[in-house]
Amino acid sequence: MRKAASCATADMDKAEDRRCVEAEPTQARRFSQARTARSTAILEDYAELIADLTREHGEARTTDIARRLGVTLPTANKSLARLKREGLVTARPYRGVFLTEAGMAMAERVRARHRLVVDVLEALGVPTDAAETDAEGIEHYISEVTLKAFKRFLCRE
Amino acid sequence: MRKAASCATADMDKAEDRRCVEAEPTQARRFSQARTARSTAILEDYAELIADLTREHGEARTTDIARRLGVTLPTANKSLARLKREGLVTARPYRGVFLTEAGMAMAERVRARHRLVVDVLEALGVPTDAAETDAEGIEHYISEVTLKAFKRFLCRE
DNA sequence: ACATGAAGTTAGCTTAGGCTAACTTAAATG
DNA sequence: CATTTAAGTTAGCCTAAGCTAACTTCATGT
Ligand SMILES: [Mn+2]
Ligand SMILES: [Mn+2]
Ligand SMILES: [Mn+2]
Ligand SMILES: [Mn+2]
Repeated sequence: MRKAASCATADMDKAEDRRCVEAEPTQARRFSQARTARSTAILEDYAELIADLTREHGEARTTDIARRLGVTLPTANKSLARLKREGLVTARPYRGVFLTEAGMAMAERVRARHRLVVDVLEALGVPTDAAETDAEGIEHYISEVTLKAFKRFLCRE
Repeated sequence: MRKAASCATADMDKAEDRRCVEAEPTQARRFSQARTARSTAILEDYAELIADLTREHGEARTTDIARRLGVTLPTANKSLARLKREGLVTARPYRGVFLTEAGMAMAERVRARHRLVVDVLEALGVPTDAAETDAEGIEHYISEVTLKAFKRFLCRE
């Protein structure tokens, strides 16, 4: 067996030891939360994109979704199957894809976060294109608290 | 076949049509970049964590890595296999895990970004715990340009 | 009306990252 | 030194998300 592997190697005091032991579950919770966010990121991107396409073209076709995402048609098709399964969209074969109530709600939330993240990045001096690109990843990891802070920051600035 | 699916549905002018057609590859590139970042996010977390553990305990054991990440031992083991394969770590069986030069370089980069993201979030009014949690996801999607902007922002603030 | 080509679907492969169960190895402790 | 227990490994399962190839269905233009 191995030497209890807390923080202390030899000369560290109990206080630091306790601090490290406390840190473990905290950090685990943070990583775990990031993993959860990662697992819904794609759903969010699809929901947002379907809303955009519907707004722009009056409908969201699988081909257009795939082209905008930069993936192949079968990939989009399979991901859309997941969105259906999770009750975010409906689709009649060979017709467009439609957001359900839940899907629209998600799209709205995501769209708002997307805009907010881009605005904050730009306010911080990030050029538009980089802001849009980075926001595409960042947007999925913004908690409510952070969202609020972003809003306050943009107001008072 | 279907009606060319650009932007224009009927009454939109050529200008808007062109704008949308241009938007497609741009947006595809953005999504694609986010996918790339997503695929290295885990490598980055492992590298950063191994560096932290080594600093704190003098070594990074697989068990400690797993516990801190909140995953099972076999999961950490398998992910570490990927890090080995990609030349980021070495490991002698039943001994600790060690960062290679490349691994240390990655850990340094990631650590710097992590701190910077947390600092920016806090400067924006996000409470510490939320800042740490959100940063754990956000950090993997920060481009060089954004990094620079963050640094400038923190300086002049 | 029908030929053709785009859109959509299906099947099947790959990699990644989770998990449990079962086993092996190493190390502390009686 | 033998036992016990923690650490590590291996095998095997699952889901998600990417791909290509091959097939089917639509719808348009001649
Ligand atoms: Mn996104
Ligand atoms: Mn977005
Ligand atoms: Mn992270
Ligand atoms: Mn980190």
